[in-house]
Amino acid sequence: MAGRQTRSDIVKAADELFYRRGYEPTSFADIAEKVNISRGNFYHHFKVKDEILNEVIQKRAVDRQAMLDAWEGEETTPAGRIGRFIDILAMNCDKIRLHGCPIGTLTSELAKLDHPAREEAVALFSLFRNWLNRQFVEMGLEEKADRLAMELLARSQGAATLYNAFRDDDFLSREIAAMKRWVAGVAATAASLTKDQSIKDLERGL
Amino acid sequence: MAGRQTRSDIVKAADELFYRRGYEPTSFADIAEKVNISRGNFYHHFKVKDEILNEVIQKRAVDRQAMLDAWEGEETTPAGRIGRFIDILAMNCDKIRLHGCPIGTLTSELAKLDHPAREEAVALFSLFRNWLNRQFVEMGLEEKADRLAMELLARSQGAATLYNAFRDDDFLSREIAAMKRWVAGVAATAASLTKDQSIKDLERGL
DNA sequence: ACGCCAATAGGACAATTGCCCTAAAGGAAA
DNA sequence: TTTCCTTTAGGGCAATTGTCCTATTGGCGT
Repeated sequence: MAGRQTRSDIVKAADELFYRRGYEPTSFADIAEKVNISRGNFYHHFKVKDEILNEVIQKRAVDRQAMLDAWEGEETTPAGRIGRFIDILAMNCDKIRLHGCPIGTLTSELAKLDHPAREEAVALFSLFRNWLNRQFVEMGLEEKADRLAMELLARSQGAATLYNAFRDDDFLSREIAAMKRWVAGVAATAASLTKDQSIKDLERGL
Repeated sequence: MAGRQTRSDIVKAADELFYRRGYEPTSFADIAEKVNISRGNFYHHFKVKDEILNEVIQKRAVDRQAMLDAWEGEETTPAGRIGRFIDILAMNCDKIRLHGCPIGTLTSELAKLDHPAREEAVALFSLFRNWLNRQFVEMGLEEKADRLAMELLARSQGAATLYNAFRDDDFLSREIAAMKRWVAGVAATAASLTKDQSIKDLERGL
């Protein structure tokens, strides 16, 4: 049963290496060396490279989902939860500086390779997209929620890409601050909208 | 002297392949096959792979600069010129859908590879950054110009990344429209600011 | 016509790639 | 202890990688 441990060690090491160097440039040998096992042992757990990629993507999905779930317990308002999403950029800035966004860069690479797992990688984006969507819905912005989610997702991607390129801390801080102001603004208009709606509801005798 | 032609053929083919598949996954053989020359001939023109990369980056810089210069002649206002920049997304949407932004994805890849040419790739970003900067300065927004340039650059990068992931035409259209509205807003406030300034100048007797 | 160098071809190099095989070790169930 | 299957090791496969070498061709200047 120690095999399970080895298997998850492999996935963990591959996850890190795929992030730092990219999927294609990372070889079996690189991963095996990092986990300190033989290539033969490696092959016993994963017959083809694509298998590892799928497992890595699945692991990333689980990790991200756990993070989102945790925020749900720690923050009481949708705006607060969205704030946590924006904070990812600040909390992981050292890694983003060197290797970019783990989801964005993987998706781009797989798109170029025309790799079948591309859609699974996009699903990682969808995780955040749908989660953000729900936060905006909870604000009372059902009809705009998905568009707002995509807008914020895009902005954070842009910030990550340019921070990775220019490595300018001031730029990143400004983008984070701007996104937070944007969320506050959205939340404020949402609040006034629902207030208007409840007034209208009252007038209509609901 | 036909060698010059061959050399530029190589660079052109490499440019395309580096964009479509990425730098690392593209081999000498791939390029040579595309240009229809032997590996020996290839080696005569480029001793190491990095050399081609540098030349490709330089070619991209020249191409982009030519494009920017052309806009300068075709559009009379800074806002109009910035509009042309935003239009890149619409004009190249088929390629972006499949391979992302040529500059953003190359920069990300080279960052992961810790490649010395990374900074040259970032210079491609700087080309646009400085050009946008100049447009905003021309609007009369000297002090904010670089920040506005970075903001727009980031937004277009985010749009490209998410369009490449989700391939949602509506999203791209919305982002383009939003960016254009944003530019119009910036231009409007700039105009009112300079008006205020000229009034103040008048009052001060300038 | 001759000489010279750029241009091209094609083969070969060691190293590395993803992948596969066989054999030994380990550990739980009988 | 014996049995059996999982886990591990390590060698080896053909194919591909970037790089290099030598030999032939081709065109321009003299």
